[in-house]
Amino acid sequence: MARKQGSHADITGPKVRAAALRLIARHGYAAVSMRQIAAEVGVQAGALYNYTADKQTLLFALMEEHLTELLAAWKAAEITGDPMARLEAFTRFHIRFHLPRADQVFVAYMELRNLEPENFAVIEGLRRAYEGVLETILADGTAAGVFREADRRITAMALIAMLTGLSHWYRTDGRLPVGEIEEIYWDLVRGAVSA
Amino acid sequence: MARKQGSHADITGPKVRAAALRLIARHGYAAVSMRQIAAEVGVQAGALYNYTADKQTLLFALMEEHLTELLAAWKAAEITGDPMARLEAFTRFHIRFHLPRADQVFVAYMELRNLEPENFAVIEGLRRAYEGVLETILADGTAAGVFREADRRITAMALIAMLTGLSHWYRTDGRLPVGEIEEIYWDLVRGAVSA
DNA sequence: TTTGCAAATGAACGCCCGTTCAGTTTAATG
DNA sequence: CATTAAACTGAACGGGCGTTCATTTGCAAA
Repeated sequence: MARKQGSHADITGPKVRAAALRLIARHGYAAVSMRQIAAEVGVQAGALYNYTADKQTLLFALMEEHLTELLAAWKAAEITGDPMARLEAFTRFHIRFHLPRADQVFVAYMELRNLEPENFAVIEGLRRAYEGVLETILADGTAAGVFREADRRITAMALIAMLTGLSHWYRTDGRLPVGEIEEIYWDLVRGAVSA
Repeated sequence: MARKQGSHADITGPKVRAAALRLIARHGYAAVSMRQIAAEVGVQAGALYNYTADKQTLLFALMEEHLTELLAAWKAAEITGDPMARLEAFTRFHIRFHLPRADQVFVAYMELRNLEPENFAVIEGLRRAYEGVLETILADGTAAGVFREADRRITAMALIAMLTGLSHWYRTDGRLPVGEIEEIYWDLVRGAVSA
């Protein structure tokens, strides 16, 4: 009974990615089978191959989409100003972008080792680009004398680890609303780098 | 040809855990088979069951050993003094303990979702205990007025995420020696919380 | 030298895996 | 209404999985 009512590619395609994201975030890429994903969508396993070449490509698509959206969102934000203002904007942007995307963050960080080399290289490149955004802000701030002298690369990695770690444990129904979380993290970031 | 020369339980047991740790850190629990672990050790898969009840117990043992050692090492360090000194000691201790244990850190953080509920609860408890160490230091420092007023739990999680993130990317053959890394991170931590 | 037993083998168990594909169903096109 | 092609089914493929266990091996104790 193929082609049920309202069951077109335009709908099934996103449903496949959504189901894969949910399941992989919860159980891990290797632990999730194509049959489980198909069941979540409501089709047979074979139907998935209308929407992805194979399981690996599905994982890659999830990660690439997440990082591409991240970079596009940053670009769209058009952040300008002095380094301190840009660092604050970056901090708040990072939190606001990542907090509602816990599954994506989980997958993008935990499943790197399950990417085949060529796919890994692409994802790594996108991540580096995002890290570069922060590194540039830090460099400008150090040059302007508002940030302490410190290794840029390490500082950027440390700050991103701190900010992203939030997504690993924050629950939207937690005791603190996002706004307050943002303040706390901005205080930490500012203190960490201020001259 | 069982019982080859020099192939006793005292030797094979640790070899099984070492092989499992290496492989799971690189490929993930679900992606590593008992046969692969056995091959790394140089035995058949069945022989592994002389050293672990099952695959799940093997994973749990790796994580529990890591966290127990961590807590024991902290206790053995017998850190005392004012809150600022204790925070510095904690920061340096954390880095020195975790950096040479990249595989353990990876497994302990990435494979939580593959633990069965009872095992998860135990590991979670050990992690909470370690986080509690930092939370206490932060509370004392805030009370003493040397640290800014800030949510203790969130600050602790943020700092630990920052410090542990280091283990995810630092390579012992990197451009900076551990000593310098320690300084950089201590600067970041101190700045983040100082009043 | 014999014996006991820890240690490991290797085959077997049922099960699930990713992927393919011929065939079936259905909505849209002319 | 007939035709086309997209969407999906369901069975099959070879292979790997975790785990069990009767059997074999070889060291150490008697």
